[in-house]
Amino acid sequence: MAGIKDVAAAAGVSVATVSRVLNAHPSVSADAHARVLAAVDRLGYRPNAVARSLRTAQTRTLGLIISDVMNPYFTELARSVEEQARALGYSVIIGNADESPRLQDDHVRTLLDRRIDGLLVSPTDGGSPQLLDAARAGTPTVFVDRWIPGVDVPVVRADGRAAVRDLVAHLHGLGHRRLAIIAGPAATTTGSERVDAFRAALGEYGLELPEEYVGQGDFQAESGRRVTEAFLALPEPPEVVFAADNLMALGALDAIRARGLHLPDDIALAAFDDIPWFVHTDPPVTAIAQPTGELGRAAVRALAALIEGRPARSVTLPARLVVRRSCGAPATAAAHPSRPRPRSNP
Amino acid sequence: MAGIKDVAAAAGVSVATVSRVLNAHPSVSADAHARVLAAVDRLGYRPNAVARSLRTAQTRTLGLIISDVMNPYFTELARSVEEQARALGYSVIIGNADESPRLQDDHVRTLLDRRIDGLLVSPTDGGSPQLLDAARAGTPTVFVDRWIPGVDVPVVRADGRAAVRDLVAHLHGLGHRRLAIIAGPAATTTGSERVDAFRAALGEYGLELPEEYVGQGDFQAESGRRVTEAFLALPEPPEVVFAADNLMALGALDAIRARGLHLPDDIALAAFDDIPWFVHTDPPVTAIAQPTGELGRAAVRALAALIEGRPARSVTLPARLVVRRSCGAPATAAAHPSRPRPRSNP
DNA sequence: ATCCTCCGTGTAATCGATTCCACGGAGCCA
DNA sequence: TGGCTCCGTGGAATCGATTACACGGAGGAT
Repeated sequence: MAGIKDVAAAAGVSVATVSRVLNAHPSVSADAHARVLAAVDRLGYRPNAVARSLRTAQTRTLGLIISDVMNPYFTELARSVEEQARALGYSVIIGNADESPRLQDDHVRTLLDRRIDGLLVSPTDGGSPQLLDAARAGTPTVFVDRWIPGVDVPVVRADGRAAVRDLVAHLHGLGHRRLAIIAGPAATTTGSERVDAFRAALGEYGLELPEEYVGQGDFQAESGRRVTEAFLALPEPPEVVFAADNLMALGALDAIRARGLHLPDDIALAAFDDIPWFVHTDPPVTAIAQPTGELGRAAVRALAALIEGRPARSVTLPARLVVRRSCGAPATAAAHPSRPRPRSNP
Repeated sequence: MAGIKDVAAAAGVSVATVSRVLNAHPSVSADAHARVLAAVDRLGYRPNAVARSLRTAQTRTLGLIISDVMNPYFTELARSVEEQARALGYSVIIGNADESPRLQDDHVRTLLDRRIDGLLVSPTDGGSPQLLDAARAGTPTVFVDRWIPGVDVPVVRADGRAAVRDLVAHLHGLGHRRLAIIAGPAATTTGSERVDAFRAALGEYGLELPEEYVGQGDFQAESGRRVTEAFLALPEPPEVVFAADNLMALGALDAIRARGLHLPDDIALAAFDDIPWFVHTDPPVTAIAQPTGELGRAAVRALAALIEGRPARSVTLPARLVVRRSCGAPATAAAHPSRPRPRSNP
């Protein structure tokens, strides 16, 4: 493969001049400029990014560590991150932590070895050593979706409090009084926050969130099923199940169906994280939608700022309630102005 | 950050010796070995992969170009690829082509600039120039899921012919005679193959596949909806719609519901590509399941072989039919004793 | 005792770019 | 005309590893 030396020889200039042309350095004569370009073209020369990285100490590569790639929410996040990174001239190496702190640390280590310019993480737990070291050592880092309290790193996330309040209002308006939640792991910020928001919102209506209405899940479908089964086996089962993420909602859906129960008449279901599939289930599932794409883009922008020495601030975007039919709302209430209205015929 | 020179100084040896220890070269005395390890540990030294790559001309990085990351099938593929690559000591840079040849070429170019060791591609079209160049220039390349005819590159994919035949048998057994298909883009191998397999299978039952029962989709949900609407508007609509991928099946599902029709009584639906969600729709969707995880792993193994100079052969794995309720099978028929034989009772 | 062979080690070249510095020439001003 | 400032250019150092080659010393064979 042709190197910069070959180009220099072919153009009759030094490697320094070739490099200048390639990097748009101003002091190059028009003549030399043209000859270099011609030589580059003729040889099909492409600069070796590895060599460039060694010299400049920049790889123009971002590391993205995702808790669970198979979760559609994170898939969408990853997609928007990759897109925005590409737009800014960065490539992305993705690591799937699978909700395992060990795997997460493993990824941090290889990414650091590869001298990525920055790290984008939705941390799996509260304090995996490698990650903390990296952040403290000054590796440009941004947390997305979840974060680790006490670590001074910009956080890009959605605030679901208002949407959860809207959800509770919606449920209360429909006459529901016994509301239960399937929580995520307490070690994750999203795990605990959503329960807090839910409890606070219930409080505004003078409603309690009894212990037995808080099920402990792990953001995976199976745990949603298990918890829901337990709910249904209660002497006084809840009227509504609110799942703290989409996969657990799925498990809940299964458990409900397996019992022969019907949504929304026998029990209501709502979920945190809206995903395309919720439109296609029967009935469509009421959910709290995060601005996932914008979250990914904002995270990359913040990270790029950090990398390029500009200041980066945390970003919190509002989530919003998307009412569908799984809680018993009249179909027409689902209206969201810019979205197609679901059919109203039964 | 500490470099190899610092380690050498700290251990009182030369950089060559440090390098030998790090690379498990045999001729190092036990004493030196121990001192180097101690120094590495003390300084928290981690070798710079960029420098190493420059010297060795190996990045231990794979490029993965996916047609559409948001498609659960490809998400799962990407996940298994990343997993297997990690197991073999490779990192993966993912590029999302979004079914666009231009974007695909763009990714090929940046990946090549980064001197990735090998390329894993599910090609978006029949002949994007960069990709062909790369393959011909000797970049280790493996096609996965889709391939480009005439290019001499190992292909790892699933063969759906037998499963499609099983599906048609299943449908025929249920009394269906008017079967339609939503095809993928003809430019992709998977687009045309599935139609061919379907037509061939129909032929075995003396059934035709009339022109108006072949809808042209693009592997996206919206096209599935559009095509299905056209099917339903036909003077004699089909009794079964077979979608050539999961997203188009989703669109079909929507179109069917929008018409107020009911699965499986009014019309039957089946899909190529099984995904977790098909279990959770109502009714669960009968689908042809690819061994996606195994596909991803096999592809990485083949690519690693190519990279390491070993020969790599193409791999074709069988897909299998997973009967659920969307075509009218009794619910209990969904069980599969490893390879379910479609029921013969009507 | 002499020579040969290994073994452990260090010196220095190398990978392919970027970039500091020096240098010659042209243009400008006094 | 002499001196100064730019401008375009090239030589060479540099990034941080790997590795070919050389070398001194120990041990074995003759």
